[in-house]
Amino acid sequence: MELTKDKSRHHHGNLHAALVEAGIEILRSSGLDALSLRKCAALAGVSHAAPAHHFGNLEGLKWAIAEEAFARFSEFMRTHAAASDDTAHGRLLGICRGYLAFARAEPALYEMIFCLQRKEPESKRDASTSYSILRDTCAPFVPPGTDPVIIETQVWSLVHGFALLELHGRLGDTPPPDDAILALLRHIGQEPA
Amino acid sequence: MELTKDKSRHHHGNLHAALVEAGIEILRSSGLDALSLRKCAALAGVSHAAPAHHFGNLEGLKWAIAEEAFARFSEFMRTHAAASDDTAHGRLLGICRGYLAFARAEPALYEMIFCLQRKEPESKRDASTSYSILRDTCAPFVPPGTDPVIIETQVWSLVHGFALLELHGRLGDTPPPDDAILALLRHIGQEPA
DNA sequence: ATCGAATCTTTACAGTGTAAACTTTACACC
DNA sequence: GGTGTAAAGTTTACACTGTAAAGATTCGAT
Repeated sequence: MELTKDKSRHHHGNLHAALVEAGIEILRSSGLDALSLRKCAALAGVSHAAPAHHFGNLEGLKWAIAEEAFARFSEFMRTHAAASDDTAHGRLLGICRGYLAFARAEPALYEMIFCLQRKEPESKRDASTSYSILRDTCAPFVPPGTDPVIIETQVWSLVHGFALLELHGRLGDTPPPDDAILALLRHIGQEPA
Repeated sequence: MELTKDKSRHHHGNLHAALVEAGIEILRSSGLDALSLRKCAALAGVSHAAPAHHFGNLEGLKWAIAEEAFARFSEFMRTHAAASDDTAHGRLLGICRGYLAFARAEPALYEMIFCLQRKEPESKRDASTSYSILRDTCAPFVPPGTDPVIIETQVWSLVHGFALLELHGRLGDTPPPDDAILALLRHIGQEPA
């Protein structure tokens, strides 16, 4: 993937991908606040107004970056799930560990992805592949006749909250280990007594 | 609380509080992205560079706003806790409902508070009164001889994640009801079988 | 009353997003 | 092969941001 274009040519050829790549690079090296249209443009070797033709505005670029980041995120979760016990609970813990590992490995990407405010009502969480992973992994724990979204949201909320609290420094220097927090999922889906 | 100062006088008299109040006002009406030093200064009837003398930079102002917001947040939780069953579980559900209610009532304040990145290592979560509420309410569920932080972090992560997912539109148009998510806390602190 | 410190204003500068007009290139069509 | 049209990038411009520096004003203690 070439970041900077050949200055002799007026057209870049693959500016969309190059700008997304530049954005990810900036996020990694300098964090979310440092991400700007102009820096991405500069890193791609293009004028500062060029991104507007591809993404409209900054939020458009962010969503484009998020799309790419989501793909890597899903892959991350899948890999970690495969490294766990091949039981329903093992897989559940696996994707949760993968979720948390991604948040630590790519904090800026993670924040980028999940702190983007959805505007379009066509959010359809079900469509994304990362949500499919969650859905499939949670399926064995869904009590018959109940909405699977409940279990899914419980799991997602727990790991998402934990990841963000740690990321934002709210858990002090030594946060509890992942498995201690994930232990709350031991009784997931269990009927009320 | 007077927001705009008497222009005849050079000194404001209570600029610190006025700027915090202005910030909260802007957060409420226009959201987190709209918060700026210059707008706060304008709303307080003061030159745009005045805030620097009180808060240093934008992050300083944000932390000052957060301090005030935390106070209201604690009060919110306490009120909701009082409206619940006077049992350990009732109180736990109460503060969780209060937590979520605050996030919905004051979304910008909530995001402001919890998405501020802590820089100083002297974070000491234990010091804040809102964390004390959490700690006290969780105490009955802490298994003897274990670190209370684990239970506290489980509860906090769950509600925090749920609040943010909903706030950021990740749960679609009809998120699950609070109590369905909080049902995960039914077996909180229960020893592993 | 005066001196120093706190408070606020003015001025200035670099960086940001974004809109508009313009230039260059690619591509389909005759 | 020209040609016209749309796409892709550039240039210019503007309003807004944070922040630093220097000057003006006021407060307060001595």
